[in-house]
Amino acid sequence: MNTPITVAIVEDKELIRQSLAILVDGADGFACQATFETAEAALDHLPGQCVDVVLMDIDLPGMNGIDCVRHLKQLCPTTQFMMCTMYDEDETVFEALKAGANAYILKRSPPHKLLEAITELHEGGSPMSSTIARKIASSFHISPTAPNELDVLTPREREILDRLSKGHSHKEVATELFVSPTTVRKHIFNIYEKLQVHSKVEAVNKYLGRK
Amino acid sequence: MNTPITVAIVEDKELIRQSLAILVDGADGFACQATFETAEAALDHLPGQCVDVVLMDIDLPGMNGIDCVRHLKQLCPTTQFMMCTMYDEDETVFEALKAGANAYILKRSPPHKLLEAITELHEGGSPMSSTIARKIASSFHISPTAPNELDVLTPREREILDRLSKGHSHKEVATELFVSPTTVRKHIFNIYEKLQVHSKVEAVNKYLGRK
DNA sequence: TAAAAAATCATACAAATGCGGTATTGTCGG
DNA sequence: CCGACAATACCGCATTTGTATGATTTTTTA
Repeated sequence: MNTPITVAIVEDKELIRQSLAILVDGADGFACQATFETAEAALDHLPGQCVDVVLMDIDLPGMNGIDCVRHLKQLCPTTQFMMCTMYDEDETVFEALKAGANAYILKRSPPHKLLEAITELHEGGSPMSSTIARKIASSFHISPTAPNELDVLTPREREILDRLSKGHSHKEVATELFVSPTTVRKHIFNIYEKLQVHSKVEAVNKYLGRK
Repeated sequence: MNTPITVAIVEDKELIRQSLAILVDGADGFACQATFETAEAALDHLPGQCVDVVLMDIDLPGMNGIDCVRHLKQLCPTTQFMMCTMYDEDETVFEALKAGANAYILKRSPPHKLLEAITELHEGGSPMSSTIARKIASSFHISPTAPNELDVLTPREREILDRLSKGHSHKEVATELFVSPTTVRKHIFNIYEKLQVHSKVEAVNKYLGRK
């Protein structure tokens, strides 16, 4: 281990922050370079000393950890972010990934797992607990249900729905398809009935497979 | 270990198939219940004896492992599928997940990791090597262009846009946020100006990063 | 070929929406 | 302290949209 992996910790709870710092600093090949109690503090000081890996708590007072990552990722593009949280809630996982985090682990993970994860993350991997990976994997095969729903639509209805999904209005679609606006509206109404929705946005969401 | 985890293996290469079978069968708490050389053979025989976990090679002669999973998942919804492959190619990972697989590991993984992965998969996790997880994580923040556009929005505007994206109307959003409908409309108007759009669907498309 | 489904068009009404202007309040940085 | 900005709110108007009812013509399919 010539050059240790430099780590920063953002965590508001004193006890956890200290524990993590000691764990990281005590291990071979790791160096805890900074700790912060808040997202704001991290945003202030981290850009100057971009570390290799940041352990980021999500539930912080003031700005939350996800928004913090979103900003830091811009300022330190090479830094890797690992979200550390107590719970594996659906929404936050995706939000964190979108924000630029590359790892997502639970605080209850055993210490050696944590260090292993830091190493993997630093080497270009994306360690995450398998329960969290499951959430992500599941988000991919939501499609087997969706296509069935669209099967009930006629080709013409799909054609119209497709244009609606591009943000076109009744009139525009009518012009494009050389039919009367009332016809288009009738089709849209039928689409709504079949998909059990009551607005364009809902219909388009179903069409594009995002619910 | 009262009831062992039942496993089936689909793999065309004799040597690998045998090795896996011996590994699984020899381990405590696992039972290799069947092995198949081809996807077709698996499709013929597996539905009758739905096992807990199927190790599926991707590169099979005839039908490939991904299509095989797609079909089997319909017939055995409770069975978990683990893709085993030599390489971690981009496309196949996503295809496999979409097809219904829940784990994706490399054949070069050490035996004990494989058994561990089978257990995790059976317990509802989604084990995957961290390099593969990285590919998936990356697919979430592929939107480096979109966030810039959304940066011009205020938090409140994003909040409102988020609710619009769920198909809520002016009034509904107003109720949810405890403000007047006219306020919401004003916000929406401002959003449209900033994003240079003229309708909900267009705004939502930009927000969700698909245009 | 007869029945079912799809595509077309019309009329009508209420609600939602898009667009414009104006104004008050609070916060924050310079 | 001031200016910029965000959030709040109102009014008004023209248009779009969601819903309903009804009808005609083509196409598909049983």
